[in-house]
Formats: sequence, structure tokens, C-alpha cells
Amino acid sequence: MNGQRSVTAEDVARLAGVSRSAVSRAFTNGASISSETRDKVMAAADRLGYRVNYLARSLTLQRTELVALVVSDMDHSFRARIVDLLSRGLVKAGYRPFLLPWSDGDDAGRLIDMMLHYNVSGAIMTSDTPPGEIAAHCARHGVPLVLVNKAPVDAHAPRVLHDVEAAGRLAAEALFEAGCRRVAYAGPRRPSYTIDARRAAFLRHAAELGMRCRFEANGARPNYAGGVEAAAEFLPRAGEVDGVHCGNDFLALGFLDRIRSDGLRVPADLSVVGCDNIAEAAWTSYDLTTVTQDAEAVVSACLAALIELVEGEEEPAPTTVIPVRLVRRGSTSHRA
Amino acid sequence: MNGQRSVTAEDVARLAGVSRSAVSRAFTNGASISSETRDKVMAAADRLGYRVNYLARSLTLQRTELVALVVSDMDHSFRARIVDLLSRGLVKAGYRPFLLPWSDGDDAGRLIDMMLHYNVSGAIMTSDTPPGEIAAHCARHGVPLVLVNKAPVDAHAPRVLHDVEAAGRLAAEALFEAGCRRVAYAGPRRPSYTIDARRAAFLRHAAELGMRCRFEANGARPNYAGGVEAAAEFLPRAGEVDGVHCGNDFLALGFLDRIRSDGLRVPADLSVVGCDNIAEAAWTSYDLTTVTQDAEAVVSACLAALIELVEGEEEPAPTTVIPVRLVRRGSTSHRA
DNA sequence: ATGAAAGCGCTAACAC
DNA sequence: GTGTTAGCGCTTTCAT
Repeated sequence: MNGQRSVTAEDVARLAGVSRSAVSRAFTNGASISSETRDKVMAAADRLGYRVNYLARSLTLQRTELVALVVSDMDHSFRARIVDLLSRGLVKAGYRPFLLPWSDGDDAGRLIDMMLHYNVSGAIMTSDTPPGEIAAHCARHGVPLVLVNKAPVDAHAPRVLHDVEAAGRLAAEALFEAGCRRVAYAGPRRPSYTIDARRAAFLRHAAELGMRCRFEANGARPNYAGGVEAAAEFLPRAGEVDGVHCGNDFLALGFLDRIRSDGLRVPADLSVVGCDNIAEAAWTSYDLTTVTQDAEAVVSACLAALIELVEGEEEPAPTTVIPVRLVRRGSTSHRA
Repeated sequence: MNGQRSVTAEDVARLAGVSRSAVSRAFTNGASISSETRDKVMAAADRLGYRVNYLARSLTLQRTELVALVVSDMDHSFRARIVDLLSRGLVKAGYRPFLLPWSDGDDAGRLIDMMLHYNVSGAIMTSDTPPGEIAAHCARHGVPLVLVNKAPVDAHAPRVLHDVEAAGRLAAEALFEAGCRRVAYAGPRRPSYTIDARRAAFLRHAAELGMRCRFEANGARPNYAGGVEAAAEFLPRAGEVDGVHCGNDFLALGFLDRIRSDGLRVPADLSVVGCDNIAEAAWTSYDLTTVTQDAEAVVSACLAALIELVEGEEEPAPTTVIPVRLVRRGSTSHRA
């Protein structure tokens, strides 16, 4: 099935009546070649359907355009969005995204193997489950790596993350301004760098505003099901508080659904604030007040850092913090 | 930054005191080599951190493990799921997913260029916006291609799709069994192969069951916003019907939210059936009855077809239809 | 079982 | 500006 021998520069050269190198030059930006021969080459190439073999080229060039995209939890719509934006940005910048899915329990060694087998010129790691150990491998083997919303690692690798400190503060302020004075926090049991950092900031700022955090409720993972679980743990003590901050939006939505089916009204009985501003948060059934994480800004900073790392002279900033802002919706009461 | 010269088979050979070919053989499955020399090679390779350069290898082998994943609309969570499953499946099967994002208005030529530049050994196209024209290019250049949930194309390319006929029928039956007799259809204006085919099947089966379809309402795209738009168009005539089938779940959720905020109660006033069974459909706020499309089955059929195409002797089936089934939830009334 | 040598498709340094 | 030549890292006959 896969028969047809591919057409090579040699074939084109023969047809155009020039040398192999002329063909190469015709396809190399800024090579010294007369427009006349270039035209001849291009015509021949067109006729034969010739395409430069980038794999062969990368052999001589000692570099590829491949960039590994290490990603887990694609079912999280925020992550899917990031991957989408990243891959588009990479292509636009002349790179080719190479998808390396990561699952809990995978072998970090195999992952780094793949990167090296294919000689990727860089890698991007998003979501916090892939172990930091991978970063050390990348560093050792000279693979430029950028981390997105991930914990710092021992190895030197630039990171891009949204402003977790501000996010926690904004969540606390939003509850405060909604009139809340006694709050709680609902989060995942599974550790997550950004969620945990945000939680800490939230608790600190809540305390500063005089809103003591009465208790915390947990679900297993930072998704809808985790929110439902956290709500179940929360409900018996619901009367003690008037505001809740949830670890992320997915969790908040599950939390909302669960407490509502128990008869609690939002925001009358309780104000709720999430984080991420996923598309679903804006849906009428939820109308969730949340802290927005600007995916496009995160991605463009990430790409800038990677490109600087790969092509640039200077080191990119070790950490780029992307600003966040509050999106006020119906899940927090509006005080006059 | 990207300094370190990569270690080659030559280096390993020297350290192990053997020839280059011995090294190659040590890494080639089923090559004739004594376990003694293999051990020597492996030890040296380990010490140097040697990895076979697959790009160089592919030059001699005349084939790569690269598979292009042409994907658009990754913000659709169902698509993200498919991409996730596909990439994991490909990696497991020894292939490497190469992500080629597609946006409306992109140039099909550039896309095929990339595939050829990198000598991909196959391609998978999901979602129906990328033009069928790409398939013709693939065929002409001998790139094995599998289509997922896409319209048939002129070029010969195996397709995998869920059973649209059954899906339409199940939706009609679900409404009928919920007691509906006068129904409507809400869909996107933007054409979509699977959605359009499902609509046709739905209308036909509804008629057979004696439920005349009174009218159709449309939104622009098959997403939440499109559902809201369709609902706006629907509401003035809401009284004429007792059941609605929506083009897909995302659209159904927007539709639900919009009609509910107008005071309509589901399923008391109206039963609603979607299609896809996205995660959100199960959320308490929606509890949407829907036709489930088994993403895992779709993906494994797709991979099987691709692998058969690339490695196999026989042609895979031109079309693989994946069964669907109804998931009954709260958006349709239960009759005794 | 092993090494030498040729060649995969390409680019670049070197002569002219 | 153009052709010739060497070489990128690898696999694979072909001898031995």
C-alpha cells in the first residue's frame, strides 16, 4: 500500500538539468542562486511533487523543528484549550508539535527516551502530574524545557504560571465584598501545585480580611466528581459559613450541583467562587464567579520562553507570572 | 544553550571496542549478534547515554513512526477526548502522534506539505471541518489516511463513525417513549456530516412513529452558544411541541439553559434528547438523556484501520460503524 | 557473528 | 552562481 518511492532532490536536479545543490539552494532561504535556476528547479519540483525531506535535512542541520508537548489530563477542558493554543502557536512559529501523552504511573525514562530518539529541539510540560524528574533528564541531555503552571523543579527550566497569589487574594476579596465573613475552602486531596498555592494565598488573605476559614472540605480530584465529594463532606457543616472558595472551576461546578440538590441556594445562602474561568462556568445553570486565567497569555509567554531558549542568546526569565482578574457572576451576592 | 553534541553509534562502538554495525545490531530486534557483544554494547551505550536517532534510522528504513493527527475544534470536549485516546493508542502501538491543528480557512496544501516533509507513515483526520480535498492529496501521495466521523470523500480512505442512523432512531424512540407526539429539532446552521445525517434519521423515524416534526430551530454552531440561539428561535413556538432532539449535547445544554430561564420545565413541559454523551450531560443541572457515542470504541477501530493500512496486507473495511445506545436521564419523562 | 563499505536524502564548505 | 565533495547517524548487504 505504501509503495510509491518518494521523489528526491536528485530526481528534481535531473529533470531541471542542474546539480543537487542547486535544488537544495532553491529551497533554502537566502541561499545564493539565480532566480533563473530557481525557477527551473521550482518548475521541476512542482511537476514531480517534490517536498524537501525535513528528516534528512535535520540530520545535516543538527536540529529539528520538533517540540515535545507533554500533556496529561486532556479531559480537563482548560488543558485541551492550552494544548490547542500551544500547537497552533508552535506551527505558526515554524515548529512541529509532537504529542507525548502522560498518564499517572508512566515511566519517565520512556518519555525522555522518545524526546531524544526524535531529537526534539525543545519540550513543553503542562499540568502538574508528570514528575519533576523529567525536567532533570531534559537538563542533563540539553533539551530546552518550559513548564506551564507547574511546580518549580530542581533543574533549571523557565516556568510560566498564572498569578496564584493574586488569584487566592481575588477569591478572598470577592467573598468579602459579597458580604461573607465566615468562609470555607473546598479542594482536591490530590496535590496540585497551582491549586495548593492558591489555597494558601486564599487562606492568608481571608484571614487578613478578618474572615476566618472555618474548615475545609475535600474531594479526591480537582474535577466535577471531586466537587460533588467535597460538597458531601461540606454539607453537614454548611450552616457555619456563608462563602466558599473552590480549588478550580470544575470542582466548583460539582460542588454547586451537589449543594443545590440539598436545597442550598446560591448566592442567597452561600456565595461560591472558583478559579480558571472555564467555558462551563459562564453557562446559565452555574453563572459562577471565578478568577480568570488567561490561556492565550499563558501560551504566548510559554512560546516566547521556549523560542528564546532554543534560538535566542539570552536566558529567558526564570519565571513569568501571568496576571489574573476576577469575573463577577451570579454565584456571589452583590452588595450595594 | 543547545550545546552538547549528541552521542552517536560511533562513540558507543569505540568505547565498546566493536564496530558501528555491532551497535546497530544490538539495537535492532532479531539481528544476529552474540549476547556477549550485545552486553558490551549496552554497557557502553548506558554509560554514554546513547539513544538511537530515529530520524537517521528512518532515512535508511524508508519509513517513520510518525502519524499526523489532523484536528480542529479541540475546545469541543468530545474531540479532546478522542485526541487524547488516539495519541495514547498511537504511542502504545509504537507510533508517534504529530499534531496538525486545523483552523477554518487554513490552506490544505500547507497541511499536506507538512505530512510529506516529515514523511508521516499515516494520518488520522477527525472532525468534519478540514476539507475532503486533503484526502485526495493523501491518496495521491500514498499517505494512508483514516477518517473519524467524517463525510465520505472521493478518495479511497477508510472511515470510522458511530451509527448515525441508529442514533437518530434512538433519539426519536426516546421521545416517543417519553410520551411525546409533536416534536421539533434543534441544530446548527453550520453543516456537519454526522449531525446532518443524524437529523435525517431522526426526522424519518419520528415520522414513522407518527410524531410529525413541527419545525426546526437553528443556532450558528453546534456548541453551547448555538443551543442558546436555537432556543431563542424555538421559544415563540414552544407550545406546539412536547419533545425536542438537539444536534449534539453541547447544543442541547445551551438549549436547556435558555428555555429554562424562560420558565419552561424539563421534562414536564418538554422532553429533550441530545447526542454524544459528553461528561457535562451527566451533570446534575442538566441530567440530559442522550445517545452515547463510545469514544474508546471509535478510537480503537480507527487505530486498527490505520495499522492495517500501514502494516497489513489486506485492505481494512471501507467503513466501520460503531454501535450507539441510549442513556436515559431526567430530561425525558418516564412513562409508566 | 562480525567488520567494511555503500547508501538513505540532504546541506555546506570548497573550488571554480 | 554553480557543481563537486564530504558528511550528518544510521542500517544493511556483502565478505569473511
